[in-house]
Parts: sequence; C-alpha cells; structure tokens
Amino acid sequence: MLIKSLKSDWAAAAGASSRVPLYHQLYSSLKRGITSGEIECGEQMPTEQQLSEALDISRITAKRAMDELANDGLIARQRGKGSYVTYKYSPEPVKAPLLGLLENLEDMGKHSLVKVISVEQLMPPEHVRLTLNLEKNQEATKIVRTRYDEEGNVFAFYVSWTLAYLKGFTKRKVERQTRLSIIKENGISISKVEQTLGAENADEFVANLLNVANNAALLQLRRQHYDQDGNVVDVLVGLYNPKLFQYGMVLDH
Amino acid sequence: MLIKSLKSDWAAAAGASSRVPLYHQLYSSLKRGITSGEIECGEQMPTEQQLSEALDISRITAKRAMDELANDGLIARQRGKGSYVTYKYSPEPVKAPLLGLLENLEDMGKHSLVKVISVEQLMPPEHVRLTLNLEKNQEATKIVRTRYDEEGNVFAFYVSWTLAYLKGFTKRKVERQTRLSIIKENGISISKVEQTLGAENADEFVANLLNVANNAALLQLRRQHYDQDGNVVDVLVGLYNPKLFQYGMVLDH
DNA sequence: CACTATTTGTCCGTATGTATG
DNA sequence: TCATACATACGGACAAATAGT
Repeated sequence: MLIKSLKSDWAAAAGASSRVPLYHQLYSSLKRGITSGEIECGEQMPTEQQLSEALDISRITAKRAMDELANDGLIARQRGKGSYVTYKYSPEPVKAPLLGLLENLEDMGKHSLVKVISVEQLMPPEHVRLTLNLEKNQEATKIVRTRYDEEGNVFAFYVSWTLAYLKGFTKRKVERQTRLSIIKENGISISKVEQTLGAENADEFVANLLNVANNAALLQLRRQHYDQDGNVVDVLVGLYNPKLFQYGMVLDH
Repeated sequence: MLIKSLKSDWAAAAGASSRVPLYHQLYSSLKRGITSGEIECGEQMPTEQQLSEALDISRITAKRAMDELANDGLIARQRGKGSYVTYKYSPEPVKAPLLGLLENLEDMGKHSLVKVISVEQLMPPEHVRLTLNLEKNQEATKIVRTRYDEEGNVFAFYVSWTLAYLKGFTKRKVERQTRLSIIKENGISISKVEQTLGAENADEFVANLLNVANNAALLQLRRQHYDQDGNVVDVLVGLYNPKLFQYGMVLDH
C-alpha cells in the first residue's frame, strides 16, 4: 500500500526537523512520492481520512496538503470521488556520460542546465587551501550551483574552489559554459583529472535544494583538475540525487 | 568576510522553501558553514546585530539561531564578548584505502577477504527475474556476502543472483575465489560488464553488518554480467561504506 | 576608579501562522 | 466556521558581562 511507504518517509522527515509545518511536510512527502513515480499517474491518492488516521494528524492538516498538491496541478480532486494523480512521471534517469576521457565531462553540460547560487572570492577552508597549495591569507573563487534537467528537476549540487588568478567566472558565464572551458580560456591546459565517487547523507540545505528527504543518501563526486605542471587548479565536490542521476559504465572484455 | 558568503547562501535557502522558520533557516546556513570547515574552530561568529542588519531580520531571530547552535555545542556564547566556534572540523576522517581502477574488477579480490552469509536456490524478485530473463517459477542462485580488509573492517555488502544452471557456488568456493572465475569454470565467457554507481541509505540489517549508523549513506554498485550471446547471467548489488571504500579514477588526455 | 562601547541575556507587547477539536 | 493553544517574528527596552579608555 502507498500509506505504508509514506509512513516511513514521514517518520524520517518529522524526526529530522519538526520545525517545518505539518501540512507542508506532508505536502513534500506526497509530492516526492508522485514526482518520483512511486504513485503512478491515474492512481487514487489516499483519502484525507486515511492520511489523518495513518499519520495521526487532523483531517484539516491532511486536507491542506492535498489542496496544495491540487494547486500545483499534481493531482485532481473531486468531491465524493477522491483525488487522482495527474502528473505523468518519466522514468529515465539522466545517465552520466561514459567515463575515461576528458571530453566526456563536457558532454554532460549539453544535456542539462545550471543555476548559479553564488560566485565569490573568499578565503577557502583549510583543507581546500592545502590541496590548492595556497598561503594563509590567499583567496580563491568559490562557486556554488545546481544542475537540473529540461523538466526542472534539480539532480546535482556543486561547490567548487578555483585558483583566484583564473578569471572570467562571472555568474552569467558559469551558467552558459562549463567551468572546464572557462579554465581553458585562461590559457591553462588541463593535463589530468582525478575523481573519487563516494556517498554522503543530505544535510538540510542540500536536501531542500535537491528536493529529497533529509538525510537521504547522495552520490558524492570529488574531482581535482591538474594543470600541465601538476598543480591542482580546481577542486570540486558534487552531490547527486541517485534517483535522477547515476554513474554508468561499460567494461568490455 | 563571513557575512558575505552567508548572504548568498541565505537568498538561495529562502527561495527554496519559504515555509521553514527564519531562525531555523539561519541556523542551517550557519551550521553548514561551521561543519563544512568554512568557519574555523576558535573563530568569532558574527554578532546578533551584524546578522540582523545584514540579513534584514530582527535580533531575536538571529539570537535564536545562535542559541540553537550553542545548544548543539557548535559554538560557545559569552555575554559582552561574542560567540566563538567550538566545533573542530576534521577534514577527511578516512581516506579510502582501495582505489579501484574501473578496468580491473578482479584486483579487489586480492586485497580483501569474503565472508559468505548465505548461498541459496530461490525464486528471485520480479525485477531480477526480468533482467535475468527467467520464467515465473524458475529459481536462481542467491548469494549474500560481505567483504573485509586485513584488519577485519567490513567495507562492503553484496547480494547477487546468478542463473541456476551455473554450478559450483558453494559457500567454501565463493569465499576462496571470485564469482567471476567460478562463472568462467562453467564454460561461460563474459563479453561485457555493465556497472552503475549510485547511493543508498543503510537499512538496519546492512548498517549492522557494515558497522555504520542506521540510515548512513552507502555507495551503491549495480553490476550485470553478459555472456557471449548478450544474455545477462548474473546481477549484483554491492553496498560500500564510503569511509572505507570509494571509487577512484583518473581521466587522462 | 568611572565611563563607554560592545555584546549577549531577558522581558514585554503585538501581529501573524500553524494545528487541534 | 469558530474558539483555543502554541509557535514564529518583530520592535523596543533594559540588565549584565567584557574590554578598552
């Protein structure tokens, strides 16, 4: 049953931050269920009564959550009949390009869009400072951004630190071209890229941006760009929603 | 200045979900700055006054956010003096000891040990049945095992399903050789291996085995082995503790 | 020693939002 | 729909600790 899977999502969300209004927590949980395809198009939603009993909330709270879903056009409500999902889920996750060549990295940029949250010159935290080989009071360019597909689903969150003498990292440019190409415009040719794939729990901030449950498992990508002399010119941490983006590869024999 | 980076963070968070209380949004932003190491241990936090003016909120709201940080033990507050970060950021608790080149899967087997939990002939769940191209009542070989290093640290958990006509999957053999070599002993030559890397939260069972917190983020590996005719003969899901194992790779030019 | 500026702690009153029965 | 209770957010006011002049 749907209610069952909702309950666990509910418990997790409630435990994590009880400060979000109940009706909005429920709205988020249901919305996630619909947009992730767990509740299919045409399927009947739980009734206000069911929600109210299953989650131990008042019927009005359940109603408000459902009303907001209807307002978003995700469900259609009909008195005496019930609420039905109208949102059509398209299942194909964005697959990462096959790995192995630098050029493939740039491919991804062509199939998705970037929203820049901030571009700043700042003193980096110590661990970044050390890998970039900077002095104590030197600054670097910090870029925070998200990546989303054609339908507006945000599937990635990035924080990157780049050596400050590399210019041209304006908000507008970063949204239009890859960071790699901006680095090249500075006359730097990248000789090597090192990547590590791991996993990380979503904190509140990232969970909000990626529209996933608090503490959800995210695919973590750490990447370092090296110039011709072997110096690190750029470090990046990317977090991906694994339901929308996974790293795929084929090993031939 | 710290305030500067906070402001952009602030604008993004506010836009994302305006239903989260102001003080809690601020709390999250500040917490993120501290736990990510951007504000270092011992450093002075912005004063309530500064926050209130910079973000255009009341001092009480700023105060509440700071109080919650103090309550979490992330900062220490002192009247007349200010608030200071007490949280000590440890950059990378454990570097992954096993950096696997994607190409050589079998290498891993040489530097670690396997403990087999179970080997059974069972009816697979539907999604496995479909990828293995089996009929409704056909069985397959299910193998559950963990992998640990020389010091006994369990860093991986595997569940695999193999076509039943492949023989030789005894508990003892699986612990001593790779599954790939056992498949080869059956006269099958693997033409292709497809892999996908994602992430998944640890359930109670896996959390216990891998000795991580419940719900911890794990690196998820899905792998399919194809024979010469292009049939899938084996599907595997592996879960890795990202503090002990990450996937590393180098992209050359 | 007072005097002052800074910064946090505490309290009040008010308005709005949230959640219940 | 109404009444009730609690949380959030604001502005203002004052007290108390700290540090410097």
